[in-house]
Amino acid sequence: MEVANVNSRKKNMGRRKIEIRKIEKKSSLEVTFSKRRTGLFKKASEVCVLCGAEAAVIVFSPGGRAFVFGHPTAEAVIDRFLGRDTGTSSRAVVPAEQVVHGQVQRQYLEAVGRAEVKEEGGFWWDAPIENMGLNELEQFKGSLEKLREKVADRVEEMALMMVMESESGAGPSSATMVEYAAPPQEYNPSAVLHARDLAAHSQSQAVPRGFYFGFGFDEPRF
Amino acid sequence: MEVANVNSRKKNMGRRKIEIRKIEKKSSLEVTFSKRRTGLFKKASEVCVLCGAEAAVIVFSPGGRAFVFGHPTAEAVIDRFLGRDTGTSSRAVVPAEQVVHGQVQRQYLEAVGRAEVKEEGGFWWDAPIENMGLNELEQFKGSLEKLREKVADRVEEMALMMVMESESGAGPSSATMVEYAAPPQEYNPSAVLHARDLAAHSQSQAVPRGFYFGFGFDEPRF
DNA sequence: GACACTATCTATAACCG
DNA sequence: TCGGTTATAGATAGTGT
Repeated sequence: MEVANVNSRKKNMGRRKIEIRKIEKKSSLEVTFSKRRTGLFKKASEVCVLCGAEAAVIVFSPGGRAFVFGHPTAEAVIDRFLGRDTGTSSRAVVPAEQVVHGQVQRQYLEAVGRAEVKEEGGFWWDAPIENMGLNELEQFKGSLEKLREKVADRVEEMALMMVMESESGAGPSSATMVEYAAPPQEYNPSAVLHARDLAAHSQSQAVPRGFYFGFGFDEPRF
Repeated sequence: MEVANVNSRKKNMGRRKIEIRKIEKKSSLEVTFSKRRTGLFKKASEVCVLCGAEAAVIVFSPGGRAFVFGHPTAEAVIDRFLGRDTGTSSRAVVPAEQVVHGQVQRQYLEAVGRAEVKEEGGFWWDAPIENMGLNELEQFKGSLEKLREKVADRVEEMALMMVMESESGAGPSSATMVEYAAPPQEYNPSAVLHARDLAAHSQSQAVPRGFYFGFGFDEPRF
C-alpha cells in the first residue's frame, strides 16, 4: 500500500473567501459563472419542489448568451407576471430526452432556439408565412384580422379622444400611464438599469438594498 | 455576572438534512419558501456582480403571489430573451428608497403594481386613454397607426399566400412555426408544464434531469 | 410573519487532469 | 472547456422570541 506517497499529492487549499465584486481574471470569471449559474438553477429547482412554487430564471452572460431555467414554463410564468397574457408560446415542450446535462441538444436548438434571439422585433405577426400549411395560414389570418379590428377601433377612439382632450386642456400627469407597457420600440440596453451597476453587497441584509426589487402583489396571502 | 444560567439556554440542534420533496407542514413550508426565495435572489445578485451578468428571477408562491428579482431590469432582460422586443416597460424605475427589505412599499405597489397582474389581456394598445395628456395621446395614436398599417399589410400578404397555398397543396409541417410565439390567447395554466410536476432530485447531477431547461444560444462564445 | 441562534449541511474557490 | 478533489465559506432547518 502506498504509504510513502501520502504527501505526494499536493494539499488542496479548499474554498477561500472572496469579495462580492467583479472578478478580474477572465478565466476564473467564466468558471465561476458556469458554476454559479448551475447552483442558481439548482436552488430554483429546490424551491419549486420543496414549496410547490413556480420559478423562472434567466441569466445573461456578459457576452449576452442566454441561460434559462424553467423554460418553457418560464415564458408562461413570465407572461403571467407581466400581465401580458400573450399566451403560452407555441414552442413545443422540450422533451426530457432532448435535455442533456442541462443543454438542449443541438438539433433542437437549431430547430427552435436560434431565431428567437437573433430575429429583430420578433412579434408574432411577423412570423414567416412561406412555410405555413393551409390550416396554420387560416388561423394566423384570423388572428391578424382580429388584431386589425381591434386596432382600428382603438384608432377611432383615439381620434375622438384627442378632440375632446384638446378642448378641455391638458389631462392629468403621465403617472397613470405607468401601469401599461410601452408600445413596441427598439430595445435600448443603455436605457435599462443594469443589475451589475447597482449597489454592492452588504453584510447585514441578505440581498443588498437597491438591488433587490423583489416584491409580491397583495391578492393572495401566500 | 450570571454564571448560574449558562445552562438555562436550551441547545439548538442546528441544521438538519432534508429530502428535496414537497414540505408537508404548511408553516415550515412558508418559512422555507421565504428563506430560500431570499437566498435565491441573493445568489442571483452575486452572479450579476461577480460575473457582470444580467439575471432575472421570478418566483410564484403556491398561492400565486409573485416575487421578482431584477425588476424592472427583468422585463427588458426577459424581452430580449423572448425576442419580443416589446420594449422596455414604461414603468418607472423603483427608487431605492421605495424598496424596504425587498418589499416595495405599499404606496408604490398600489400606484403601479396591481393593475398589471389583475388586468385581463393587458396589451399596450389596451391602455386606457382617458387620463392621457395630449402628448401621450399623439404618441399613442402614432404607435397604433403604425401597427394598423403593419397588420393591414400582413393581412393582404396572407390572402395572397393562401391562394397560392391552396393551389400548390399542403405546405411543410408546422415545425417552423415553432420559432414564433403564438398569437395572444387566454392564459391556460393547465396547458403549461408545471415545474413542480417535474422529476425529483438526483444526486449526481447538480440540477435534476428533465427539470433543468437551461440552455444557451450559439452566437456569443461567452 | 420577522429576527436571532447555531449546528449542521451545502455550495464553491482554487487547483488538478 | 469540462469533471473531480478538498477545505472552507456560506446557506439554512429547527428552534426560540
